[in-house]
Amino acid sequence: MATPRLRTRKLSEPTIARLPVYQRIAEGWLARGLSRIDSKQIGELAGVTATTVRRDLAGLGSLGTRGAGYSVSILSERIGEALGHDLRYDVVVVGMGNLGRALVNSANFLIRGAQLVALYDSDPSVVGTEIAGHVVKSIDEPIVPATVGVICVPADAAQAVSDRLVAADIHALLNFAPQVVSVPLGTAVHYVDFSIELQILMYHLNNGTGPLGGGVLHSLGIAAVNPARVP
Amino acid sequence: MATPRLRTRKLSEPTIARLPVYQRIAEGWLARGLSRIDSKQIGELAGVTATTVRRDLAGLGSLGTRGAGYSVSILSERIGEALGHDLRYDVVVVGMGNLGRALVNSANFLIRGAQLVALYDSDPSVVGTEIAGHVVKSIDEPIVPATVGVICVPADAAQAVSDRLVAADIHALLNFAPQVVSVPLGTAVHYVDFSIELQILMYHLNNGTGPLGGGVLHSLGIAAVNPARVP
DNA sequence: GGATGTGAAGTAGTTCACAGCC
DNA sequence: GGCTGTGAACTACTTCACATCC
Repeated sequence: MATPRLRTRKLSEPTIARLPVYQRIAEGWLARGLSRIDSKQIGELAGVTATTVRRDLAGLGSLGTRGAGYSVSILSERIGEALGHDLRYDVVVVGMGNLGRALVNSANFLIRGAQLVALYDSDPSVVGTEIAGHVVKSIDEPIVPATVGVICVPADAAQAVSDRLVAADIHALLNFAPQVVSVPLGTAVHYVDFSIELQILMYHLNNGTGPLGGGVLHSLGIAAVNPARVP
Repeated sequence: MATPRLRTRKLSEPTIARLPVYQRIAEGWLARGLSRIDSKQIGELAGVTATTVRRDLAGLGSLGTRGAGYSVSILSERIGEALGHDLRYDVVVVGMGNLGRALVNSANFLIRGAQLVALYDSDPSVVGTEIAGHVVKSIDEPIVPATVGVICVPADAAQAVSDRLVAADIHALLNFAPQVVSVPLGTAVHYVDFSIELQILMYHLNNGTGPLGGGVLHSLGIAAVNPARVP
């Protein structure tokens, strides 16, 4: 295996999930022309405590200024480096139904180094059409080399697609199908399941639990419960 | 505040995120005609240890059989009860772009008690059209009463939509816009951000970290790294 | 003065190891 | 025999409190 890039000290799992959120917040302030932010403000927007924010950011090195908070541009940049945004990687998407189309047409999906290289579908009426600048290939054609495979097919086809992607030497899968798939050791599968999101949200609503009295802080689903209105 | 429904002992945050995954696995086995599963098998598919599975499930009461594992039908049912699937709730979706359409047309989004009651958009050419059996209303019309509001609009419109939903007394938001929004105390916001998913997946790939040697276990994004091939 | 960065303390979650039961 | 369910040990994460520096 190639030496993993040592970008920073090792970051904890919860920290990694929060960093992209802090970055989003920093970008939002930058877009509104604000130049500095402090840990308390980030915490309120992200739904975590100011101490947690400082600890997370301290893991990236000393990027704040005592007494004056953080520069939003430096913050955004340093988080980007820590998460490896400067690395380029290729993405293939399988399944050009509503969701697949929504993803590849979304301005927000393919950013930060992600590059779309091919689209696949099994429907003959879709194969050959052009979507987001790519001619859709048949799933029976060879899978082009890529780093990440995105699965947007119905549940009953997810395992077969997963197998094909793994066979094509793709070892990072983002699975939008409501189906748990089996992959060999060494392949990472990340699941995104909308109905699970709804379920978690409803659980907290029904039980009135969660940090900060009603909110949810959850992984990629971060929930801010009482963000102060930003200036 | 009304008494929260005491369905079980309180479940921990990580447990709540994993239960829907176990349920998915149980349903998959049920669909294939298998009737029993053990904690080791669930763990391999979900990307967690067998002990974690047993602890999570023990929180729902004694639903396994010593020496013989769990009945997949009982498992699915009990998890459903614990998460409150028998409760009905109403959902409104704002933003009928690619993603909004994908969601409301997805078989998998609205299940387990979720009921779509209204769709909104700001584009005059979309307002009045029918999508998924609902006539799209203008965002300027009053928001109908609902429990959950789903935000599928561009980032720059997310805060305004959030404000409108909160003003309409909706206190649970599922936000697909790549934008952190401010809400009053007592409102839960759950974020789903595709590019953040990709970022987290890439971080683990670049660093070779994660449980079980390369995999990712993450919240709703659970990642199974080495699930054994199921029978 | 004011906010960061960090040892120390506290809390929560996971894993171990095994008793209990089918 | 085999797998669940759980006290006990361990690990990880968060929060407190404050020294540090701009």
